[in-house]
Amino acid sequence: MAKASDKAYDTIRAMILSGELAAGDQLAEETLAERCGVSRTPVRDALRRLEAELLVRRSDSQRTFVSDWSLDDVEDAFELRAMLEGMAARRAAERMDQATIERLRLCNARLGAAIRGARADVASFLEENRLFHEIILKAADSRRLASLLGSLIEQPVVWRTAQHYGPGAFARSHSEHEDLLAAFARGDGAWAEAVMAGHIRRAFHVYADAHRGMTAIDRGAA
Amino acid sequence: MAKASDKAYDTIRAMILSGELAAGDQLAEETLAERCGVSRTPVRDALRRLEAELLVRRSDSQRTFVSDWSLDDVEDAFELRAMLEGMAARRAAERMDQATIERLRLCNARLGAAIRGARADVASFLEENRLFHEIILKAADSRRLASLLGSLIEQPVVWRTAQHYGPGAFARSHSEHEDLLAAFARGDGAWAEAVMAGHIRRAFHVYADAHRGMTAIDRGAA
DNA sequence: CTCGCTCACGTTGTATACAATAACTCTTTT
DNA sequence: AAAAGAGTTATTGTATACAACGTGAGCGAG
Repeated sequence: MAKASDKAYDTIRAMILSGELAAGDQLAEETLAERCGVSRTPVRDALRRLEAELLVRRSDSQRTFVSDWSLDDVEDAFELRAMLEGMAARRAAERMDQATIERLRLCNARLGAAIRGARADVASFLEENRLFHEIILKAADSRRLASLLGSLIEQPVVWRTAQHYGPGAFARSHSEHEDLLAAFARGDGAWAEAVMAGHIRRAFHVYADAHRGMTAIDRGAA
Repeated sequence: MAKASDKAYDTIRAMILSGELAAGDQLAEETLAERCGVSRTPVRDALRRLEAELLVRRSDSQRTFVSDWSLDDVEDAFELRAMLEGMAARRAAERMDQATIERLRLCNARLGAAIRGARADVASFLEENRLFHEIILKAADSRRLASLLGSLIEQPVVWRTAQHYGPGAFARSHSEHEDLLAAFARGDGAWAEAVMAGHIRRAFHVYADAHRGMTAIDRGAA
């Protein structure tokens, strides 16, 4: 694997998501290169990747800035995810085989185990959740769809969302996955699509509620 | 504008689409650099862009190859386009203002003029068609949506499709655009979405029939 | 004859130097 | 004083040299 290029990518991405680089800040390739401990070449590669994910934005003439993520932007991302993952679920349902259903069942069983008990194991939940969606996306068997969704799923956003899940929200995620399994078992694409779209949209509202709470606190503090 | 980088991008893309580089061929950066008359650096940039558009594919260890475009792949692309442009049309309808409607009306009037008469002016048709869709996409006001669609709309595919339009198909495109205008004028997002999705799917079938060497749509539409 | 190992070559990744270009500032003129 | 212009600086684009790495071919042993 390309080492320096990925290092630059991870580092810059982390700096953006942690707020170390604020929205609107200019990103000079040479400065970033120093802070990442690599040369400008891999930094350029990293910036191109981040640009494709819309985490950074290139000005009219090629200077790059940290893009500002309003709630509207996040809502856009979720709306697109709901539509595309819905499509993935439909296609997956139309192509599903027994072995894949079994893998999904196991995966969701582990997810269920992770959230049972007094304190949910959020890390395991996230990992199993990621895997569950990944299996479906692979079963959908469309390179283009996978490519588009790849640039859309911001794991940090997913992470932040899950931080605000209560016990009920975890359980609902689990049971929505079970609904998906039922739809897959019957090869009902329309059902799978509907459940998946709802699944994603619910996640958005958890995020939005948490965001509004944070904003309110921020305003109060200022 | 970055000169060498775009030159490399355009050149390689043209070589792929013209068949000068066959599907499955390996793309060595240095070879391409020579043929484009630039160095490897801009070639690398170009390959990254082409990779994002799925025109090339990177093997397990970083060698790049021309990806093979089966009819299924093209169908995937059209299916995604239908969904995403449908979404764009719905959002546009919900945000439409009078000035934009007027621009669209003018644009479609020019499109209509281009296809009236004995021989359709295909170049003008394509340009006005592109502009029409671009205005809608801009009115949809979603950076992410625009970004995803940008990597999806293969102008050469659109071009090849239009080459197989008969007089009826041209007229049909024009009148579907008129339907969209009616939906926009009433702010009816669901209508706009449905018309747009059908519009794109019809284009796919024209392409698919041409691909199979048939002319069924021409007969049907005329 | 086949399997495996090694060495050479081809290809990509990274660093650095230089060229081009856009932004900024300071000066000058009206 | 405001605006325009030129020179300076900051930043990106490009080329090239070198390093790392995987691949394949050729050779030797079983």
